Amino acid sequence: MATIRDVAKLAGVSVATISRYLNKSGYVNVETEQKIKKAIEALNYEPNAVARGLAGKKTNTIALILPDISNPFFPELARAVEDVASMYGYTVILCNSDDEGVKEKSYIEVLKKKYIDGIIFASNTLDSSDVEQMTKKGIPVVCLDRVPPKQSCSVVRSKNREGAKLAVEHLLDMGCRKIAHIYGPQEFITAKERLAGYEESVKHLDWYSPTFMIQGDFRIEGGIRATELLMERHPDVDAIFAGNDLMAVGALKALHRMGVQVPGQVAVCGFDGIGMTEITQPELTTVAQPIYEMGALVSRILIKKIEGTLEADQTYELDVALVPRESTLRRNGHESS
Amino acid sequence: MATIRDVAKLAGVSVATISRYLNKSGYVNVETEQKIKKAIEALNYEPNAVARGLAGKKTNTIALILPDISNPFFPELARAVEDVASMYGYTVILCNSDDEGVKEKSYIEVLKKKYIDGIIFASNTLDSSDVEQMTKKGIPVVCLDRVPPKQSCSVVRSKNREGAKLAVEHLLDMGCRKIAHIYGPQEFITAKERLAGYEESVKHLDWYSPTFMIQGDFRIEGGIRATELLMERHPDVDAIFAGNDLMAVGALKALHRMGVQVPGQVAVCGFDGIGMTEITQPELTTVAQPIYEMGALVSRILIKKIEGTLEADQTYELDVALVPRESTLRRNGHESS
DNA sequence: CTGCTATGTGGTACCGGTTACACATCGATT
DNA sequence: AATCGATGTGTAACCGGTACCACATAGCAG
Repeated sequence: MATIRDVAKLAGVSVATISRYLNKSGYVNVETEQKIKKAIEALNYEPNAVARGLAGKKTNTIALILPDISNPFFPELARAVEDVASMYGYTVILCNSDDEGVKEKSYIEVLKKKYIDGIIFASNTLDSSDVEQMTKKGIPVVCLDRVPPKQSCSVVRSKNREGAKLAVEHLLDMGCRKIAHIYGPQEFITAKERLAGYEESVKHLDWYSPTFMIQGDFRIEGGIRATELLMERHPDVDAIFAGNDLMAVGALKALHRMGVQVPGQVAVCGFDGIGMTEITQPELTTVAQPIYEMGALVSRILIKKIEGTLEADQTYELDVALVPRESTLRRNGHESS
Repeated sequence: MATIRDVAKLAGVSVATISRYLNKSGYVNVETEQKIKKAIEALNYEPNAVARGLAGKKTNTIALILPDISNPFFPELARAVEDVASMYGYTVILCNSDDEGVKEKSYIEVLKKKYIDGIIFASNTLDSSDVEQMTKKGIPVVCLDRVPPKQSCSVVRSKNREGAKLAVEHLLDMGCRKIAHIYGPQEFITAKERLAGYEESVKHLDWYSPTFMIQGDFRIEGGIRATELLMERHPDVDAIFAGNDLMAVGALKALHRMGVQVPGQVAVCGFDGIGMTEITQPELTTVAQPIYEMGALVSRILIKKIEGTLEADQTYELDVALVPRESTLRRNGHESS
């Protein structure tokens, strides 16, 4: 591997000139430029990224910290982040935190030592003090979903409350009269907001009762258990709005086992819009977040922040969209309201 | 951030001693050790990974190059790779190649400049000359599935041919008599081997005909199209063995649309063992690869290779296991043979 | 007493870039 | 003619580690 000094020698100029040429910083005579070009070509020279990193404290590397890449929500997000990053010449380090603060912090330590340029957090554990510390130390941070109290970083999220309302409205539209909600762990702000949206939409209805709200764990298993509990408690429920798609899948499974027809007896609606919703039977109606766009946006924002072209930190709330599918299709649609 | 020179000054020793202490290379007096410890503590010193990288050409970073993290096969693999890597103090860079040679090569260029310690290839595009070049330049490589002709690196794969046979046997066991196969793109060695296993298992049967083999694209859409074509060509087929789970899901969808009962009229079996197979209706029988184990193993091998504790390059062929589920459950099971 | 090995430490070149600063040239301005 | 800004280039310190080599001391074998 040729070094910048080799190039300098061959081109008959100093390393400073080569460096200026490479970074387009400072003046370089056109003729000199030609000589340098030739030398670089001849030596097949490629600047060493690590040396650059050491000298300039910039590594063109960002980190993506998420709970678990095996969770079907994240691969698409990660893909988007990586796509955008690589487009801008950045490389992505993947970190699975399992939503454990300890792991997160230890990743952060390692990443700092590696002069990472910035971090994307798609994690719920992170407390605002961490974010603040990062920001203070000059490491740009962008968060997904989670808003650290003291808006010390940009955030990308989607309209969970509105989404929940969309779901409930849709179910009402389809003629459902008793709509239950399986909500996610309340440490997750998304779960909280979706629950709030649901409650807001149904609290004025005559059948409303807190017993229609059951806690799940944002996973299939929890969706199953919650549905079993729910159907025992309220056999007359005719719709389930799950706080995320995985729990909706669980609901589907549980109902199928119980011999309950979907959507005939009970309609089911999820939230997130992960790919799985298209392969269930029946296909699952869901409130889709623009997952890829969220990833692309968060990545773009981080890079802007790194490169100093971001005016100010901001919270971006992306629109969600109801994707009606079989699981909420009722022959008596549009009968109500 | 404190540097090693700050520590040296405070401890009253030279940087060389600090370095020796940190790396446990060479002698350090116990008392000196104490002083150094104290100084490090006081300054909250953490050695700089980039500087280390530059000096030692070792960055404790590996790269995982795969076609697309959104493909449901890979998240679990990536998770395993990252788990093991982080256990050994390595960080993982994620690269999506889309199976395009150009992208792969450009990633490799970037990674080399970053002094990456090693690469895991879970990609099919890579030709052996690339691998050889890598190896020649001293960058350890481990491959998944794909065996570069001149065994210039370790490989982890699973028993595709045997798996295909397991699938066919199982279908025969369940009383199926005409078993079709939807095979994947033949550039993929896995697809080739599974097809070969299928052919070997059925070629001696009286109904055997090449028309029972249809090409798919390893994705849901291709599974759908292949199934449509197949059912038109052979309405009497009573089992479909798909070359991977995604195509099996496609088959399920297509059959459902056509009103064909699964498993009543046609049984369906996939290959891979991705999570999706548990949420289809009916749940999908599949030949499961030990995905997590494969990722963990490939990661472990790479790290061994990096650290020089790998004796010799080798090909590891992991066992697959038939996971029988509803999609192949026939009431007349065990009637045949 | 000499020589050898084990222990312990420091000086400094080196990894391969970036960049502040000094210096030189030259046409334009006053 | 003196001054100034734009252009162009080189020297060398610096980023923060690693590691080779020199050197010192001490115990022990011959």
